[in-house]
Amino acid sequence: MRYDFNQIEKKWQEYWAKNQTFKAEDNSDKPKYYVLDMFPYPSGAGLHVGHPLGYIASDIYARFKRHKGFNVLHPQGYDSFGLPAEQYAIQTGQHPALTTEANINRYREQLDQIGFSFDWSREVRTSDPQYYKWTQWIFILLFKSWYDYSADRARPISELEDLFSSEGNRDIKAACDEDTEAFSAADWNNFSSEEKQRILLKYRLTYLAETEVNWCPQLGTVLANDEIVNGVSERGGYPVVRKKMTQWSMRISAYAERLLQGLNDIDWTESLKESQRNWIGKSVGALVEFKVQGSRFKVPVFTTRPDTIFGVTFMTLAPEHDLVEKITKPEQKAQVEAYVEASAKRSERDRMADVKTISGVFTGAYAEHPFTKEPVPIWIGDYVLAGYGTGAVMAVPCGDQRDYDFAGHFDIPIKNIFKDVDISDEAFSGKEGTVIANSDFLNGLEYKTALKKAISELEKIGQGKGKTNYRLRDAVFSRQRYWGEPFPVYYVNGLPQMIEKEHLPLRLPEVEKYLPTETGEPPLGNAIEWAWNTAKNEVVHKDLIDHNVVFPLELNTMPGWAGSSWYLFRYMDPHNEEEFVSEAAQQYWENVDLYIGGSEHATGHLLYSRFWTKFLKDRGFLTVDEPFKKLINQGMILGTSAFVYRLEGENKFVSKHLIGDQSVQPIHADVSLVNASDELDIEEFKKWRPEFADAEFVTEANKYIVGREVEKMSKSKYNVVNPDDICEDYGADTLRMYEMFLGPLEQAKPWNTAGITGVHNFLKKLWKLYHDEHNNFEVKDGKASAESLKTLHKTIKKVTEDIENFSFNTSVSTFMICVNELSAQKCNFREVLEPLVVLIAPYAPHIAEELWQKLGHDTSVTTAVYPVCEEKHLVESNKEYPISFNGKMRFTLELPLDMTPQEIEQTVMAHEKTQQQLQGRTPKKVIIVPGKIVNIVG
RNA sequence: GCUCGGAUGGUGGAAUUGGUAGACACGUUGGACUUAAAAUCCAAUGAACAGCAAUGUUCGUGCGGGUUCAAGUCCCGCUCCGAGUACCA
Repeated sequence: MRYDFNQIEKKWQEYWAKNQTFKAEDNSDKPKYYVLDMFPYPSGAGLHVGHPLGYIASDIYARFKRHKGFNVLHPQGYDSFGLPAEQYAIQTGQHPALTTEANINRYREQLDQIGFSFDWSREVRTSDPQYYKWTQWIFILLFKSWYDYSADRARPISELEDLFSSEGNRDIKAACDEDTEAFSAADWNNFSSEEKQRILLKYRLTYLAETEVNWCPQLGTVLANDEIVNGVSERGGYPVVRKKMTQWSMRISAYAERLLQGLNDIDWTESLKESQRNWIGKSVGALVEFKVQGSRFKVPVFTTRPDTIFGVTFMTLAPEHDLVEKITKPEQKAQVEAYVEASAKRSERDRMADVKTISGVFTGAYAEHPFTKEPVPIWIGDYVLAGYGTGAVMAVPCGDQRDYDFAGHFDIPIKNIFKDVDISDEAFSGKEGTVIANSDFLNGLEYKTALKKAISELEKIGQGKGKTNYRLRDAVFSRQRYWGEPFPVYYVNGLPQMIEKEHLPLRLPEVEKYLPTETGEPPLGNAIEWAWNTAKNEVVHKDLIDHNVVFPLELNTMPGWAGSSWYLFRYMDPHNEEEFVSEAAQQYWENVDLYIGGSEHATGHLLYSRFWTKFLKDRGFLTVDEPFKKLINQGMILGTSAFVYRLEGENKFVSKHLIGDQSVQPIHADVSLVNASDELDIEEFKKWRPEFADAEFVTEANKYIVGREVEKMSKSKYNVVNPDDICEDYGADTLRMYEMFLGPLEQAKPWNTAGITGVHNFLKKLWKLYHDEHNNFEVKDGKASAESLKTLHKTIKKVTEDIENFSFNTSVSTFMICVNELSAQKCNFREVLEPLVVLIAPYAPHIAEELWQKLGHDTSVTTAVYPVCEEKHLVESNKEYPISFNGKMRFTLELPLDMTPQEIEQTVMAHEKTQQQLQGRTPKKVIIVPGKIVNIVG
């Protein structure tokens, strides 16, 4: 029987499904291991060869761990809420649930075909009410929590209410809105219920707040920064304006410090941790208050360099700053208003991208320097961001290049406060060793001392204090979309109320149109059955809203990251109807041991899920502080696009090498129409698109040669390679090994099917090892040669090391070498071939199962014990020493390993080739590293 | 700009603590089998030069320096490419 991969693979995929081979046990004496892939969004395009790369790697690792005696949890599911399905619904009217279902089925088919060892009994979908019930529950828990900085953890909001009624809020160190006003216990107790609710909202970990958003009136929706190109929407090209909207936000900033510190304890790549550190953006400095002259206003600013306070020559406020309109002098008013309006039209990204243009307007107002009492002109400028710090800066042009440029542009004086530093060309931003001058009580002090002194002096006069600032902003949690989790929220007098846990899930209502309503409300505004009856605790018709018993429900939905921030825990206990995960299940599985996915989630998903994990732990629902212990980013697989060249203005295509200096237009051709030698299938190409049916072709040697270019794999570039075809032609085992063979997991690499035959041939050779020339299975009992045992054991050693280092590409090579050697040795002893099956099973599970069965086993190879390398088979008595002269290898010499350096030197020096090389010279020095090298110098 | 990666034959890529650069595979070339093709098997294959040949010499890991008996690997200074991030006070 020849290697019939199609039949073998189908057989074992059915076997695994039927026997639930990969079902993880909930109660086990074995140690646990949790391997997870990043949550896939089931897109309509299906899988291309780039998607499974990480899945194959994690699958190999999961299978390896099973062989090593672990109880492995390796689940899969779908992040099934999302925009594309909604977009499709808007265009076609097809319910997103139907589209999503169809896409999931297609994904599942493709995944099954590759032979992954997923425990499908634990599958979850974020759009399933039984799943999002718990997403809603977590949202409610966040609403009912506040962050206590003294205890450094989240606590129930009821405890905060108790504190308020006994001591007010003055001494409570809590994460809250900037504008929270102080009150006493007596005040609190006198507040109305509504007043209390409003105050509590400033403390809750999820809260309603006015947020500036990119509003696109035509699309009726808010756009993310990257959905805006050149100030207009990417889709449709409609204008976008900055607008304030009331939205749900997550108080992730409360966790900034813990999210930063937690990075030290997890095994992620340095680059990924670095992006999170940058994103959190901690800076230590001071908050300084400047009084506005002739008014009661104060301008607080954040600075990392309070030591340069005597270098302040002006201040700059963000155009959106609240004080702008209050302090602007009448004579400047027109100019300021025009500037504010102009910058409101520019998107945040535009403003930030345009670094070169310096713009700003003087307000006419002056602040007073806290120490010198000198007047400091107040400007506004859009290089100051409203969202960072206090939205205002004290400008020190001698020490900050942006301030320097601004001062230069508007002829504002620049005061040098650095000793022996020339600032005539540019600002000086050095810190260490800098000595301050021209600065009253800071004169002669070095940076660090000056910094402390400045802060303590500011504290003395009550105009400043040390402060740590974070760039990390609270995350907006509302989306004006249909296809997402509904908020379990209704409104009484405009104040949000939570639906009780026992009435969850609050199901997504049916709507007729998936677009925003005519009045600009989110799509849920189209729902008719969308009001909450507080007596019956159920959703009712919205005409019944009486603001007495029946209240309006929230119209926004949750963002994509809601469901994916906690899904790893649901897999531990996916069918639990009482809890999002049981205590026992979570304590057993803890968290994810190995997480594999793309680096595009560096600051989104990976930060949010760390936040939710820490929060759930604070509230006693988890025992772990971090969701993912070890994380690996797989590199992107790129496509190799093919180009045909059409003569300008003609329907005539010229083969690549015949273009010369003719003017041609390169057009993407579908890569499936091109063979491995870059030759185009002209007939198929003509059929591919009607406009090419009558095209003419200028060929070279009767062939049309296409041009090639490596680009991102995408439908529009016609360079997508589908795993289904590969599985059909070569088998899943070949696909799995080839994807690993392409190169290091973490590196981006172009997909090129050319090399796949090498891997396929390898599997055929492997098959042959177990069969005689007539393809009859033949494996002998008895003693294998020492040589074969050595081949086996060095393979065990290398492959084990490779898996542990996630260096899967080199283990494929190692298998090839092993099979080449065993074939040459004509080895077909069970003693060698049986362990080899187990060794290769994680990589090529189907062929391994088949061979394992043929070897006489009646259970799956999945849990067969992984072979252990016995060093005794690897002991060498000789070493082929490279003999170098002045560092250049000239010949090799086989010598016993137990030879002393002296003996080696004698033998080498006596060798005729040595004498030939030396040509009578006497070497100055002979370097001998036993077991490694001999180098003769001179 | 900043941060993090990367650069090795015609191609994808190997090379453990500095110790035989180019493993393995693709491709190419030649050969065997075949009426022929496919499949399969065998051999050669970094470049240049010399030689009928075995072989030998020189050059070679983005560029320029350095350390060392010895550098793809370590140090200093650049160039280019990729990813992330962006006026963060």
